[in-house]
Amino acid sequence: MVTLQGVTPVPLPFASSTGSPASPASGPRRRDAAKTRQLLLDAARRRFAEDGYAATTVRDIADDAGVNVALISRYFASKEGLFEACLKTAGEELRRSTGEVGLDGIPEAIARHIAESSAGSVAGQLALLLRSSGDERADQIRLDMLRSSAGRLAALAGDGPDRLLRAEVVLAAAIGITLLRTSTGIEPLSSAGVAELTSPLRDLVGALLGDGSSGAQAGAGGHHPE
Amino acid sequence: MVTLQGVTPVPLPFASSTGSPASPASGPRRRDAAKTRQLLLDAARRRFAEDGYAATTVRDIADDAGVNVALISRYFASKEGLFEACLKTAGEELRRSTGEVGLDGIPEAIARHIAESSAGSVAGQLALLLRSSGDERADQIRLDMLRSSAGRLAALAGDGPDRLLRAEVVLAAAIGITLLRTSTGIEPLSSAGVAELTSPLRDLVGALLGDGSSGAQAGAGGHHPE
DNA sequence: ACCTCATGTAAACGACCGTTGACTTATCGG
DNA sequence: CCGATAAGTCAACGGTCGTTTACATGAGGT
Repeated sequence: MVTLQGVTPVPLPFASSTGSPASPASGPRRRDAAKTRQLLLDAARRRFAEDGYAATTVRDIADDAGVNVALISRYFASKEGLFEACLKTAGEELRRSTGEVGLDGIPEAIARHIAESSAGSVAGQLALLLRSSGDERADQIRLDMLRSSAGRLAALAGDGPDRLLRAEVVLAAAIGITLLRTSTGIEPLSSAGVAELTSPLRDLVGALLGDGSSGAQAGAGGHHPE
Repeated sequence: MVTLQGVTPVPLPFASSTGSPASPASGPRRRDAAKTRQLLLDAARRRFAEDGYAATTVRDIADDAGVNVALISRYFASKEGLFEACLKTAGEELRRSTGEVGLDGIPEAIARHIAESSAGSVAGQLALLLRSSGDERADQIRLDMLRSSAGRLAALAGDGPDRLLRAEVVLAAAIGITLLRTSTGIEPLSSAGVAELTSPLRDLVGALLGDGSSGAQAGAGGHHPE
């Protein structure tokens, strides 16, 4: 057996090391509660987003993560606790990725989110927003996330007394597209890439939130800053 | 309230039982397989649309319908069979209600569907489109319904090579709004009536499917990229 | 009336679910 | 090196699920 030494000199309670490479050739996995926690979170978020809360079993999640089922109860107290943790981390990522762009960048940011949520492995934050667990706390977290996202969208739209309603329609469209892609596979929507999605989304956002001055033209919006 | 009458999916032994259709104080209910079937279908469609397939139990449906659980297996063979039957009837209603309007009428038709699906008791056809059961046949029915709806929408939009994609985006928006309303209750979207919904939907449909002449009066440049 | 069968009822079955407790094993401070 | 403790494993538990089976009963044809 090969044992690596000199790693993790300080025992961190939990360092969300999402950025760390997958390290597929780790072989005999060392005992690492933080890593196990993260593996469970990633697997759970994907399952919950794709199949919904009720259709997902804790054994599914544990198998995907490659850990024992009982560890879900240990680290997250319950399936509901795991779902709440998923919502929180998804909310953070969502806020981080959409908090820096202006109205002109929104369409492409949404398109990128949608496209990556299908192709990528994690993502699916948007789909999570529509997945209900029946738990009161989880539903409250979910509603807070939705309100926050809608509020930020509405803040970018200048005029109109119903700009919050319109922002929620934009949000609903984004979520609807994501769910339609992940759970039905209808074409050509499901295979559309960022470029193909950006065009209709630009029209959609422009028509709902644009005040006419922001101009729906962009084209050279440039690359997303990551 | 819902008027369930004139349903004859199976050869009725006697059609004269409609003399007193749904009198609530009818006391001992007469044995009527057709009526029982319809009660189950209505209850199931509502439950499936609101809570999703996996979160709905056959005992829930049977209790809502006021009939015995075993009758689900008798009349629909299984929970999956009941779900498929729900999809079929929902598809018929959806087609009937949107098959007579032109592009100009689409926004209000969608708004009406959405608003009634929240206030009314049945409806929810749109939400059903996003509920997956994991069953192959059901998913196929669902996909066919989606394709048909998207195709009819796209046929109303004249130009553009991506008009099918744009039609699917409109469909996704409508479904997303419905689910956001029924499963999160976010405001002001959830309480918006037909009138309030029609306005943003007109902009949305106009921007995605309109060719510029359909009266996109949003003030913003209604010109579409060519 | 009586037989027959469709309709509805009640109870149970096997399977799977989320969760728990006792047990094993690796890791580390002393 | 050696207990102490965290990290992980295993098997089982009560409960609920969808479904089936056996039974009761209303209703129409002859």
